[in-house]
Amino acid sequence: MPDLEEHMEVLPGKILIVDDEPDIVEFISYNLKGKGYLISTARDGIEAIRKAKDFRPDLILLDIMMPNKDGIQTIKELRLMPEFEETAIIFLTALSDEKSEIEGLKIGADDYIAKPIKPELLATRIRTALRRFRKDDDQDQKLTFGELEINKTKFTVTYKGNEIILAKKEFELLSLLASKPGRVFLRNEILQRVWGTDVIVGDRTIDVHIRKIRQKIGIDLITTVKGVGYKFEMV
Amino acid sequence: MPDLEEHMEVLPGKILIVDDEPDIVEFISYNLKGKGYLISTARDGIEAIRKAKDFRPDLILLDIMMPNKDGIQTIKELRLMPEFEETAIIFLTALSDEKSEIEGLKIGADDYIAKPIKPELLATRIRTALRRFRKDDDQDQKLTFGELEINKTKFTVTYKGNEIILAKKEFELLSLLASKPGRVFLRNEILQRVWGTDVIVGDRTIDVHIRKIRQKIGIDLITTVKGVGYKFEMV
DNA sequence: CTGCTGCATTATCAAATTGTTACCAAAAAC
DNA sequence: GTTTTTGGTAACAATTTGATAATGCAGCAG
Repeated sequence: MPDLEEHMEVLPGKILIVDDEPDIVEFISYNLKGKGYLISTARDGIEAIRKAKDFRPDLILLDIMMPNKDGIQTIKELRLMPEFEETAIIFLTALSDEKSEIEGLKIGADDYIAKPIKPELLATRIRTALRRFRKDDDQDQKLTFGELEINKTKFTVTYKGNEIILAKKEFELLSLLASKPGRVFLRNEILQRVWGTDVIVGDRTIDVHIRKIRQKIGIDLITTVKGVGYKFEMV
Repeated sequence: MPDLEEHMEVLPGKILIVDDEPDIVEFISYNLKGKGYLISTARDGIEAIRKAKDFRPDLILLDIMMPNKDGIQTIKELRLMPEFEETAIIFLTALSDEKSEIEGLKIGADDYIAKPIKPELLATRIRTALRRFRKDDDQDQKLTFGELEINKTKFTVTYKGNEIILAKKEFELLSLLASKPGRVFLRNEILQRVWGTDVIVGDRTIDVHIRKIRQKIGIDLITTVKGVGYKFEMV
């Protein structure tokens, strides 16, 4: 298995794993412990609620099919309690279990993962779920790259302490590219995500905006991938 | 209808709709845009392949009966190209069209939906299909061989830590060969999978690209099998 | 209402890069 | 030794992007 440790940011979290199959619990538990999470486990819905109360997990991995109290019922009860209103819950489901999935989302699961479980996928989803709940705190949402800061709340960009005034489209474009540094965004995708799906604009529009951004910031943070798109990259 | 909107933004996806009837395209398109998907459309198989190449959809809704190039033929060609090996494809079929359905599934469709299309059913199937193929949006898609790394998300190749800039075709060609290390790709096959079936290029074109790749990387990762084709191999 | 002002878009052309072909030499196959 | 196939090189064609300026438009002050 590839070693992904280096990518782990330091945001540990407490995770409660609920499944009636000991093998699965053990498997997931082993995997997540290795990534620095604190783990607690439960066999069924009743135990899950009891443990959740004093473990206070940040996230719960919840099997749907369980004895005693199934996942659907469990999540309903959890969501009723204020202390679990903001707890991330991810369902574990068998592939065929489509009806339950929909039911689960309606009720308040944040995501679900199909069995058999792939560790990498699991890790990614967990990170995503945890992150989603953390950033609710109404602080400024900002992206920082060394000397560059993009503040999405204030709508400003500063580079080496100087504030740079970007027009709306320029700002949105830069924000998009910077949201996934290194990743190449296809021109087409940029169009849809910045301009919207219904707007039709000419070919050169993106270029011109890119050029203005480059010019205003001064250094080239945006790399052209000819025939493909653009990507944001600190040098 | 239950309101699931809040969950949709978390699972964005790019969908290509292919049908020769504008009304159907419009109808589906309208429905899916409302759910937060990015949409592109095509009228026939040829356009579909072209658009797919630069839109890189996560899922393709493909009508079977179309002028120019029908759905069966289209899916065959798409599945040949490495970048669409893992793309979800759902057939749109007329109710009576049972033979095509079976054919389609055999060839590599993931699901099919009978016309007339019911939005709710469509939405559910799409979610299911996307989930099955869902790539880690946070994790780069990459191929690694010792000191060589091909990063499809960033569109970069690094060898011993140095970034090597490959042009689009070079990158695609290398990606194809590297997707199955050791396996020999026939020249013909390479043409079809990198250039597509409709493009006609001369005999020497492949050679030249191979040569450029070898030159840029520095060492010979690509082995010539004379009279047959090429294969990728770490020494 | 009129005339600013700044932004978004388009048009146009130049420049750079990429993709393809032609041609011949070298290598391998027969 | 002859034929076939591929490599090397350079030229050419095609595509893509950059630069610049101009247009149109919305908001706004007077």
